[in-house]
Amino acid sequence: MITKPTDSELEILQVLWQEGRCTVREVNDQLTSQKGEEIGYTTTLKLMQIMHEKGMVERDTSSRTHIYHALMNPEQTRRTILDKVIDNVFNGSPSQLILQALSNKKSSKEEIQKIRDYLNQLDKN
Amino acid sequence: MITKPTDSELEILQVLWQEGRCTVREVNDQLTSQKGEEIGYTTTLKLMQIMHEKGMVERDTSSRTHIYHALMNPEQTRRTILDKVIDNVFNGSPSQLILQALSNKKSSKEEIQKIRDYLNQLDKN
DNA sequence: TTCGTTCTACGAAAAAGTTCGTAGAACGAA
DNA sequence: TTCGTTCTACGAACTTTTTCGTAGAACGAA
Repeated sequence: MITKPTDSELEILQVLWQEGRCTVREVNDQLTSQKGEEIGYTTTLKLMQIMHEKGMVERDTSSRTHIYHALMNPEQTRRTILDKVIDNVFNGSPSQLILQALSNKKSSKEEIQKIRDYLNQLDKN
Repeated sequence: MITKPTDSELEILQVLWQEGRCTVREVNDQLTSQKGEEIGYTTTLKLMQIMHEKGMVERDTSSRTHIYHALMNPEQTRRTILDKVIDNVFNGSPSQLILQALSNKKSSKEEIQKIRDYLNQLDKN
């Protein structure tokens, strides 16, 4: 069962992927500071409870303050989302997306080198 | 005001970008054949009417069958969506997205060459 | 022990997005 | 002209997603 996370769920997953194990409070604080606006604590709590129902996260309830961690794998989730964007927005052409991404934001020299390395490796096959 | 299109709206925009000028019927036919399942004609009609209200499309109502075309620019829309994906899913790192995209689907030789050309051009600056 | 704070659970309202039925006008072939 | 088809407009039901209020248990400092 691979459910596609909603936008809000994705924001929470991001935090969990980055931090590893978090309380609701920690996630809420991070979201709040990210967005620069106060988010109701129970809003985040509810979302994380729903994510638990859906099997996206696991939690340790042994102490009063529950501790959550992501069950969804970031690579796979990213891949799924990216495939969808490629299909929906870039007419199924990954290179169109890549060219767009290159022109959008500056990548560092090392990052560009990584990309070039990858391309070279592709050529050998 | 640049509103982010919903998933359904994006599907319709895709058709309009590709075809240029379309009737509701044409869009509906294309969506139906794309998805392989019947979509109610009035569903598509309603969506396109809403898009018109939002200013995403314009329409020629001079004859009974209205003819629609997109007002949103595909490049800009793609850029906006991509930025969001990069921020939300790839921790703001475009190259991470690019590497992922490269490994997801096969790109043709010419496409890869285009990407390499672009990288070379970046180097010169 | 008492009181203010922090936590979870739960329900439900609010908001956003999607789908469709119905009505009436316009059309065109018989 | 008549009848079946196709079109738009509109409203409403429905689904999904998001937000938050309230209640009650647990906690900890005074």
